[in-house]
Amino acid sequence: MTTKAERTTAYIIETVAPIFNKLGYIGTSMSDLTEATGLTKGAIYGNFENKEALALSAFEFSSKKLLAKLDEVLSTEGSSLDKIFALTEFYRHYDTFTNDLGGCPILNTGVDAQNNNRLLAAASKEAIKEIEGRIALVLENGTKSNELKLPVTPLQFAKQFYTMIQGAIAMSTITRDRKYLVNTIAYLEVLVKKEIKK
Amino acid sequence: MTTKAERTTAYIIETVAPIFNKLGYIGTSMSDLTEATGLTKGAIYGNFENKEALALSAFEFSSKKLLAKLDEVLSTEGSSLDKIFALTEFYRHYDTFTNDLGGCPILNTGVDAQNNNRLLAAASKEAIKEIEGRIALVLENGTKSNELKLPVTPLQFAKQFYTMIQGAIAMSTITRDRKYLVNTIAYLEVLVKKEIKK
DNA sequence: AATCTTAAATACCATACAGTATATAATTTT
DNA sequence: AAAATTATATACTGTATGGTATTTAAGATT
Repeated sequence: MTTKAERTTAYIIETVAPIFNKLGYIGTSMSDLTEATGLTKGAIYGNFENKEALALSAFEFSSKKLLAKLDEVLSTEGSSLDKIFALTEFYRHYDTFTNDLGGCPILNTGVDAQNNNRLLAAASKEAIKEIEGRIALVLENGTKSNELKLPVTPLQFAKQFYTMIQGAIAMSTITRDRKYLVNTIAYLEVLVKKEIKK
Repeated sequence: MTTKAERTTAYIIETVAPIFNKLGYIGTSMSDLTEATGLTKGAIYGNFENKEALALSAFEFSSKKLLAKLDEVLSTEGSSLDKIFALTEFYRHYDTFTNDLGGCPILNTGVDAQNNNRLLAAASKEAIKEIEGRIALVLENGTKSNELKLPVTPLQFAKQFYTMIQGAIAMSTITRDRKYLVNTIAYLEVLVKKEIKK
């Protein structure tokens, strides 16, 4: 069974995560958090050492949620190509998925924390590495099973692939126009069919 | 001749722009600005109505600098293809160009201001539109002169093109690894040669 | 050079900030 | 159920925040 404190800690993290993601580390005040959680500073500081530790836990929560979803998507039954298309399908609607998270945690935290918080900046960098690794693994398996033929190494292709997706995420975030997402994914799907399908 | 006030106003803007770009709108404090400029709050508030107006002027300064550079790059003598390659060459070293600006103003401000400042968010959105328009114009001329053959409209291609670049900027910003920039540009150049060169 | 005008420095607001010591309330454990 | 423990609320730090009224200094005009 979970103790009371563990439950409050979890409750705080999940409530606070989208706020940090939206407003940024410095842009989020403790009063934003007490207001959102309905708890007092005493409660929050009883569960977290300071604002930074809380922000870090919140980011880890969001990025883990994203990674878990990616694992789910990439564990789609079928060929490597099926998995890749499950991935593009996921990212086509990434905006709705990240709505609950307060936007894309990688992009928001990665950019926001860049010059404001070392730990958060490092964490978002690490999250990117994880995602690239997941994609690369699928590509690698596809190559080994003679299903795919890549022009570069799996990791390199994964990086290029994810860079394009992140571009679409950035553009649709900034302009608030999901067409960037839709069109980029459409382009990526054509690319996959043309370039790596054996 | 320029008056004293005009010169200080200009001095404040150019000094302050990279700071806002790095630290974000909320992350930048007035004391950051007095420290950097060597001026007092009295001087700054004498030249700008408030923090928001100053941040907006600072962003306009940075984005204009970027747009002016793009105009310069795209006015390269030669064919439309020459101009496009001048553009890719510029973005290959975009990180050094934006170093003085405190990073990519479009990405930084666009993401930072998204949930913190309406005016800045609108301004970065507008800047994207401007850039896309500039690229589209070159593509359009290339099509009209029968030099290029696009699979989609010039604006649509420009949007896709810039989305990929912005992805590379985002990734290299977050990971502090310029390889994303270099590799994406290399990929784009291949793409241009294959897809739109008639 | 003296006067007028403008610009910048100083000193000050009220408020919001992250964080803490202590008191009170709610859980666990016995 | 009582005692011991733990978790949350309250009340309070000191400092930093954006912004302003006023004083001083610098420029421009005659």
